[in-house]
Amino acid sequence: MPTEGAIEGAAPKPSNFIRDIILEDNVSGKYGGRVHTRFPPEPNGYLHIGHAKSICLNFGLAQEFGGKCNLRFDDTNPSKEEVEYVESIIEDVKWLGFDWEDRMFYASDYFDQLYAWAVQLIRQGQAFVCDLTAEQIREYRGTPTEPGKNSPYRDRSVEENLDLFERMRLGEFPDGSRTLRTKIDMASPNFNMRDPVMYRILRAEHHRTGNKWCIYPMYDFAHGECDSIEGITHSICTLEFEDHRPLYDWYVENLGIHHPQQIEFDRLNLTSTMLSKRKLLMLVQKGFVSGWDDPRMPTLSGMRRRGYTPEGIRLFCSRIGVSKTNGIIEFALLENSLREDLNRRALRVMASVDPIRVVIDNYPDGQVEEMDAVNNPEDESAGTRKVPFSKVLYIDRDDFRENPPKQYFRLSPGREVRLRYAYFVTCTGVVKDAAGEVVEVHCTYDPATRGGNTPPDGRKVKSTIHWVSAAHALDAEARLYENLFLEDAGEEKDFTDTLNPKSLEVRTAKVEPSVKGAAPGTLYQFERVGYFCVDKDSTPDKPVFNRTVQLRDTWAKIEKAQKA
RNA sequence: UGGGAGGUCGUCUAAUGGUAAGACUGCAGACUCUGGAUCUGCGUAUCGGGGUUCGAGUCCCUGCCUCCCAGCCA
Repeated sequence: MPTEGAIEGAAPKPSNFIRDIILEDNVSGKYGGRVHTRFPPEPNGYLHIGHAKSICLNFGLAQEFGGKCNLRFDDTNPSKEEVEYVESIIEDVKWLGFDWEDRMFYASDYFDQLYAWAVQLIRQGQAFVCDLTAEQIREYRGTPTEPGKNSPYRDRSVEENLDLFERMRLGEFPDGSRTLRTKIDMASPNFNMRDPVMYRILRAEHHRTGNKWCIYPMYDFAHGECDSIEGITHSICTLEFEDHRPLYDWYVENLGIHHPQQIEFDRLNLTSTMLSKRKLLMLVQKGFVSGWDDPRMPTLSGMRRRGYTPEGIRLFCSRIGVSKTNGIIEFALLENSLREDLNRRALRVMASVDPIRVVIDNYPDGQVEEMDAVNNPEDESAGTRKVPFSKVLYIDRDDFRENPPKQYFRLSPGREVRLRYAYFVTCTGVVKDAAGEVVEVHCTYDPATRGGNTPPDGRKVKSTIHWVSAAHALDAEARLYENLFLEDAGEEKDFTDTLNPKSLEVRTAKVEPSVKGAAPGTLYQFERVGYFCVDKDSTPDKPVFNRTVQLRDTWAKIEKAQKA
């Protein structure tokens, strides 16, 4: 498991109610001071940022208290689960920086034991085979204000139940024709206690057990039992399972087995981010995104491809805290956490994702100078590099204005700025196309300012802009991302209605030559623009960059305020 | 209108009967060869009403609001 660096160690971790519970349990000796958690994903989709919160919580708690955390696949519904998901989950949890050592399990590992326990409950007169259809079960269940009715099959003898359940397992009955139900209380105000289904008949090939079974346990009957088998002490889950806790407790109590403690916390909600596995699956299936790892997806694989770092995500998870209040975290907090990490580690490079030509008229034709540039001002050990400079350059279109607004400090006719690491240049004119669009900017440079240093006369310049030598620039594809959705969709409407048509914008960028051959996943800061990550679609001829997140842009704020 | 769980700055989290704190966001400024980073400052909160107490965000009563639950999903 990762040791949190200075970034996370700087501030003392705030406590949370789960940590408090564990602390109390350790004092009372409830589990002999043992702390054993688990992360129990269902392999029916890819992990997303919401899961990261749970992973950090479960593994983090174990780590903090010198305990263990298992990875366990909750694979009790073969109709939705696939190995592809298992593999992606393994990769994502590892990538996030956690280690379950030799403790990777599947609920399906315990199917035999679960079956035996079901038989035990039948023998104890606490479970019965029910012939009601799904619809009938629903009718018999009652409503919030009316109690349910007992199933007419509720009083079958133990022998008959044993026989029927055995024959369910043997495949003598069609799918959905019978269930094994727990005999609890049809009048309970908690629906989960109204004779809940334990097993259903379901003929589907299971990704691990194949066709060995045609009956599968329900979540409620499986989860606590799996926790129990693994010796879990604190079974941490999300708030919607609060109503299930009485049933969780009922099973382990009546089975007489180790009783882990279920604790519920608030699931992560993020502004302008959709974290429904069902809807994410739909985006993939209907082709609204290129796949589960589309950089616009809030999946861990998408975020990884986009350039998010495990450290940044872990920092975020430690900042959001854990509680039982149903809130929504501002996306800006995630971005801030990411930038904090990226700022420390990303190599700086000059590039333009919206280039415009600049000609330095008084610079000798054909001359090339190698300018020294710092790779990372936050990390001296990152060293320096040489960047070629020549007569014709590219700068960002946004760094030139023919008619500069108030407080705009960058290049404009008659104004002098610094080209980072190179020279002071003064704009002397522009060339326009037939449409009146500026296509080329002309400048003169001051040789006395080489290296970007302040000239002997001490004159200063209000702005420093970045550039790329046209003759040396690499052509690259830059993929600029915005939110996938334009607004936080209401539950009622078709969420695809609010898809953002501009969530992906592809640009041709000019990038300094030092990035040539960078491996996919390499993180850069394009100075003054944003953080970018080399995408796996890159070819030797044409690198592809994903914009991970923009830099904080004070000027954009000023300009926005001016327009308002 | 049955059951369960919650309501503290704009957002999230702390304060465990004793000065309502931190982070993010916002605004203002300093610094800067990134309008980045960094630094400084400012602002805004205990859902309402009663009560207990020297003292209440915290305890009690009461009202209001929000979320979850009627899958053979998890």
